[in-house]
This record gives sequence, structure tokens and C-alpha cells, in this order.
Amino acid sequence: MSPAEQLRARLERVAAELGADGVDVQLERPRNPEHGDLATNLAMVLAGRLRRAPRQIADEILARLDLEGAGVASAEVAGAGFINFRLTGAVLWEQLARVLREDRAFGRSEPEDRLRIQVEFVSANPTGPLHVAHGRGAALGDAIASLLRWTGHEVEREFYINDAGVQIQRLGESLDARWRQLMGEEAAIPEGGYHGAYLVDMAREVDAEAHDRLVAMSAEERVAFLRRWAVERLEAEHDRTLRDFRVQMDSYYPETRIYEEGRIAETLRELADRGLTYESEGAVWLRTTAFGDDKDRVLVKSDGTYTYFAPDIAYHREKARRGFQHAIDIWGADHHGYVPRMKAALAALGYPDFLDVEIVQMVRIMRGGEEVKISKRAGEFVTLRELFEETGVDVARYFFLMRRSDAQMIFDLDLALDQSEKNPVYKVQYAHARMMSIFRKAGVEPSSIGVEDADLSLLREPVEGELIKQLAEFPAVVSRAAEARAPHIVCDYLEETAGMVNSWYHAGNPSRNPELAVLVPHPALRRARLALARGVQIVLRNGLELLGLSAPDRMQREETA
RNA sequence: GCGCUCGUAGCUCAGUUGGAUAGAGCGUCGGCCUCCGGAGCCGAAGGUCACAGGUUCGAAUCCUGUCGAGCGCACCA
Repeated sequence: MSPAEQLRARLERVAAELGADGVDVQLERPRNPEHGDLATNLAMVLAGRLRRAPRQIADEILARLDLEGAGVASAEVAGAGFINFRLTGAVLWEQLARVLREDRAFGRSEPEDRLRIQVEFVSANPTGPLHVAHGRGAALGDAIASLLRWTGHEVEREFYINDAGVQIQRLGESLDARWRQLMGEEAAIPEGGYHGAYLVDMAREVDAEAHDRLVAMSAEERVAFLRRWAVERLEAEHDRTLRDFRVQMDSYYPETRIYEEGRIAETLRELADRGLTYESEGAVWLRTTAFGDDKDRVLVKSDGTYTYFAPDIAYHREKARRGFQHAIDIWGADHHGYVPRMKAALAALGYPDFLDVEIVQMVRIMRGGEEVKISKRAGEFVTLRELFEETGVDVARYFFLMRRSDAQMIFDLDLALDQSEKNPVYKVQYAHARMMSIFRKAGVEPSSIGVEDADLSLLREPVEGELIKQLAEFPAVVSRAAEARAPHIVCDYLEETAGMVNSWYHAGNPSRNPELAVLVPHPALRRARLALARGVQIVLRNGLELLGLSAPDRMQREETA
């Protein structure tokens, strides 16, 4: 149990003694170091219930609290009724020791109830290459899955392939048009078809591969053949792009499977059995308004075909039937209006709190102060691959993750390509590499640095104490980020930590304060500081790896001419 | 017109679920380092939290309204 948890338990007990059961005691590290190591607003929260002055209650809480047993060196009432605690040095040093002991597990936690969770993301139609917006969803979904795993859940990453329906037919027709153009015919891309140049390349490839067969086919056969060929080809490309972007899906689930296994009819029957569908104007409607949607939605059109909604409900029903206890979908902003009806449909099927939807907002790319235009309609766009091949995978992933996903972001290519510490990715990676370089210089294996042979009580510099407190917070940061499905919380933490680390490192520069360096002559102090450096390195590495980034041993800057 | 997301420093963004004097990076300015430039280090300036009300010990955070931005509002996918 961490010192904060111990103290919280004691505070809860005191609150109960004062006649306030079940209060959620908040215990936080104040921003301002003058306010101690931990602070609680408990007295102010109780003031309302007990109808007494907060400061008076604070005094009483302090009188009843076993401070020494909780590792508290001193405590005081401050401000409107905050209680500030200062922990003993022993508690501080123990926190660093814990980092080294837990090593790769530091930051991981166990949930109250372990859930089997599916994270579905990217799920791009196989009608073209992945573009930058998919990249943001890919980075986000992957990091959220990783966060959930770090907090002890069982997680699977899934890509849903929309390989059925009219858009796929248009793809086949579009490729057919490109192929016929290649054969010298006057062929137009069909209405609603795909104009991208990638289909010109694909037409050439498929011709090289199967010219004789294509020529021999009827028009209908040919479109069907090209459709299958293109889908297979684009799916493989999506998979390859994601792998190169370091996203490893656990499964790809094709929409066609929903059809083949008869899940749609099954789902519609279940909804009908529950009395939640009705016919009107020749169509079958789902009563989503009974579950919070603002209008009912069509499942089967009057021409007898399904809307997109029907297979989608069936697919989500399968998620629950496949044994997932919770599902998280990452959707693009253009689908956010779809959230209430999907949740309503699941509620109708008896899965009211099954689904969470995270919305990923638009990405705009700026270079030299100007927006890089992404025009899908004209068929010219910046693909995800082009982006990460230019910036590197670490940078692209980090940039996508460092902002809240539900706000639009501007991707600053100039900053992304900057290799100095102005670039937040490099700032964090530099801090990690610096620790590794210290170990190299000291001639020690990082993993051999233990706490047994180090006297951590020698770490008495204020910066060292602040740094240890910062490291100790990592597990709470991970939990909070997982809870909020918000990887940017980890990014912010890593940048803040790296900033502290870098100034700690620079303070020990031989030209300034050689006595503050890690590698001082005094052997015991040197060992203690190496242990702190090791703690720093563990936290930065764990944080970077959690986000799917590399934690380099050394930075190699590309020489620019 | 209705709904969703959002509006915080010149720019890009955080803000620990309602807490103490609203933070960071970039940019700007000053100093240091450097053969010069870049990089790096130290420091400073910079705010009506879009606006107006309300809720309470306490609001950037919650509620209502207004203004502004983006995206949705299909028997499209």
C-alpha cells in the first residue's frame, strides 16, 4: 500500500468517527510545493454535512489522526480548511525503492473487477489507403487498449472490415473503369465511385497479373473479380500499414461474416420478439426513441434491403455474444451523430452499458504555416504511410496521442520534423537516453542497479525529492488515463517528468555544480543517485512503451545539410 | 432550426472530475555557452479562462442564455 493509500484509509476512518460514513476522501499532491506532499479537502467536504466551520473540523481530524503511523512528518491546517501533510524522508525513499523493485511492472495495477474488453478501431472501408485521420484513430485505439491492459483488463484489438454493401460494388466498378481506360476504352468512374490515383496503379497491377482472364470475362464477372481482388489487396495494405505503424490487431472481423452467418435476420427477430420493431410506410423500424434516441430508425428499407444500421447492430450484438463484457469503439467525428442510436439499439437488446464510443476529431496538417490540403474527393490525400515515413513512427504516434482526441488537432509538421528537444517526443526520449548514457559512463548495467546496496537517504537535494514524488505518481497517472480513455494524460506526464529530469541533469553539469552530478566521486552518494537515475529511466521507458514508442539508449540526430 | 464537440497566453494545448496565486511547450525579450550559425542552459514578460447571469464556503470546471468554430441531423454508408 502506498503512503497516500494508507493515509486515505486513516482519514476515512476518522471521517466515520466524526459521523460521516462513506465519504470519498480526496488526497492529492498539491501543485504548490509549499502546500506539502499531500493535501486533503476532507474538512471542507464535511463542513456541509456536519454544519460546522471547516477549519474547526480540520483541527479535530488532525487530533484524531495517527500521523506517525502514516509516515507523516508534519501536518497543518491551511487556507479555507485544507489539511497539508508533509511525509517523512523514509516514505519518500521507499517510493523510489518501489520503482526499482517493480521495474517493468511499475505503473501496472489490478482492477476491482477484471473485464474482458474489446477495443474496435480504424475499421476503414477497404476502398482506399489509410489516411492521416485513420492514423489518429489507430494511435488512440492502440494506446487505449494498452492502458486498459496496464490496468489489469483483458483486451482485444479489432478491425471491422466493411466489405459488404454498395461502396464495395463502387470500388469494383471504379477499378473496372480504370482497367478499361488502360485497355484504351473511354470509361468513366461511376457516380459515387473512387477517383484516387491508387486505382490506376492497381489496374496496371491486376492486368499484369490476370490480363488473359480479364479479357475473357463478361463485364459482370469482371467487376466481381476486380472487386474481390481490390478488397483483398487493400485489406492487406491496411494490415501492412498498421503493422509498420506498430499497431497489431488481434482480429479482423468482416462484415460479410455477419451476413453469411445470418446474424442480421437473427438480430431482427430478437428485436421483433421484444416488441421493439414496427412496420411503417413499407419499412421496418426500430423503436430507438424508447432508449434515448431522438427519432426511430429504419432497419429494413421499403425496397427490402437493409440499412447500414442493421448489420451494425448485429455486429455489436456479436461482440457481446462473443464474451466481451465491454466494448469501446473509436469513431471519426463524422459519425458522432450515430452514437445515440447505436447505444439505443444495444439497450434494446439488453446491453445498456455495454458500449463506449470515443470520438476522434479531425486532423489538420500544417507545414510552414500553411495547411497541407487533404482532399479526398479529388482523390489526392496525405496517406498515413506518407506521414509516418516522413516523421518516423514514434513522432507520428506521439503527435496523435498528445492531444485530447475529442478536440480537433493541428499537426505541426515543422515541429514534428524538428530533432531538437523542442519536439516533445525527443524531449522525452532524450531524457531517457541521458539516463542510459549515465549508466554507460558509470560502467553499470541498468538492471544491476538495485536498492539493497544503495543508501537512498543520501538523496537530500530538494530537486531529488521532487523528482521522486513525480516518479511515484506514475501508477496513478496510468489509472487516470485508462479511466478517462485519454492517453494524452500520459504524454503530459512524460513531458513534465522529462522537463524535471533534464533540468536535474543539467544542474549537475561539471561547469556549474559538479557536486550535483550523478557520477560524483563519493561512492555511496553516487550509488544513491544512480538508483534515482534508474528510477527515472524505468518510468520513462514504461511510459514510452505503454504508448507504443521506443525508449532509445542513445539519440542519433540526422545531420541536416 | 435541432443535436454533438469545442472556445484558456501571440500560436499549439494541459488543467488531477468543484479547490489554494490558472500551467506547459513553441514564439518573443534579456543573460550564458559557441570561431560564426544552429542546438543547448538560466531567467523574464505575457490571461476579463468567448460573453452575461445562476448554483456555494469556493467555478476555467456544474446549470441557463447569448456569440463564435467544426461536425452531424437519410428508407447513404
